[in-house]
Amino acid sequence: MNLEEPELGVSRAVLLRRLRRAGLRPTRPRIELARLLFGRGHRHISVEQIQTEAATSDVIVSLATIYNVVNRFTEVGLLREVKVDGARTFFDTNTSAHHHFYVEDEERVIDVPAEHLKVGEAPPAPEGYEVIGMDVVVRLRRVAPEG
Amino acid sequence: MNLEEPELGVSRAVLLRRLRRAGLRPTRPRIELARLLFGRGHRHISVEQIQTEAATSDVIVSLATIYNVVNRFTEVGLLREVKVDGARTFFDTNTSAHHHFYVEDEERVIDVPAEHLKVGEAPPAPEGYEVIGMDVVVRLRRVAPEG
DNA sequence: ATGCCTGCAAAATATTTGCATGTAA
DNA sequence: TTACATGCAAATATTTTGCAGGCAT
Repeated sequence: MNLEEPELGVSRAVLLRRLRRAGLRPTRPRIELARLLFGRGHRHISVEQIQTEAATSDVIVSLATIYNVVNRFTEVGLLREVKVDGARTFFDTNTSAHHHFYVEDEERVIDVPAEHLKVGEAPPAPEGYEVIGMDVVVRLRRVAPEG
Repeated sequence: MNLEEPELGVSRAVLLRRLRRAGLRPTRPRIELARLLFGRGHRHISVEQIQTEAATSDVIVSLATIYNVVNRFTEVGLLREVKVDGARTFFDTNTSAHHHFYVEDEERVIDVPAEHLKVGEAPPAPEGYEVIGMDVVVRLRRVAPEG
């Protein structure tokens, strides 16, 4: 029935290995959420969206568990947290260094294409501090909607 | 008693003018909060901090009003919202284009010094969108605390 | 006078936590 | 078997909202 879903069929074994390599016990919720998250290329997703997708895909997990899982995944480097908004948090399955567009009215995150990644390096940290990361979020608005 | 507070003495008239120019009615809460926010140079401050300072300075305002005021100030360009954290929101009294350091463990925001502001321009927006702003937040950690 | 503003409490939202139960190693 | 994970509900935290009364123009 899901023949048109390219990578959702990542084998269970692959997911198990990936979780184990990250030092995580491959439990049912983790495996099923990993399939949702990593089964179809890079994604930007909120907990709310994960919850909806899980429900749609007959993946039974509590909200608290989704939070536990994505937070754990983030700790071990399987996900990257993207802070774009005071409210909702997004998680990015692409953990490599790159920047983001954020479409305000759609609450949607998009990657800045690699060609434009030249957005400089982090400025030198003040004395006594070290840089642990840089978040660049370019906020977008849909242009003049005909109205 | 407060002889060592350089600009806190911004005259009420100046504050009134500033609010009026921004199209805001100069009410007591707005005037008093404006004095806290703009009376001593550039600041990065959270609502919680404003609340504390207000209490300390005998400025009586409800929490809801603080939110109303900073949100209104932000709308009219008197403040700039800085989104550094999924949780708390910070407001910057320096509304010109510049970037920020965020010290994670201290929940503190610092300006990136002007010399290092070369952190590039925003990448071109995708078709159909326009750039409305760019937030660059460099996350810092205090370096190896002797322990 | 009129409309915008304030204060309070309650609501809405997002995320975390405590604890009993379940399960991977 | 033992430590770690899950599920549920309640707790926490932040911000917004509804509404009655107040104040600037």
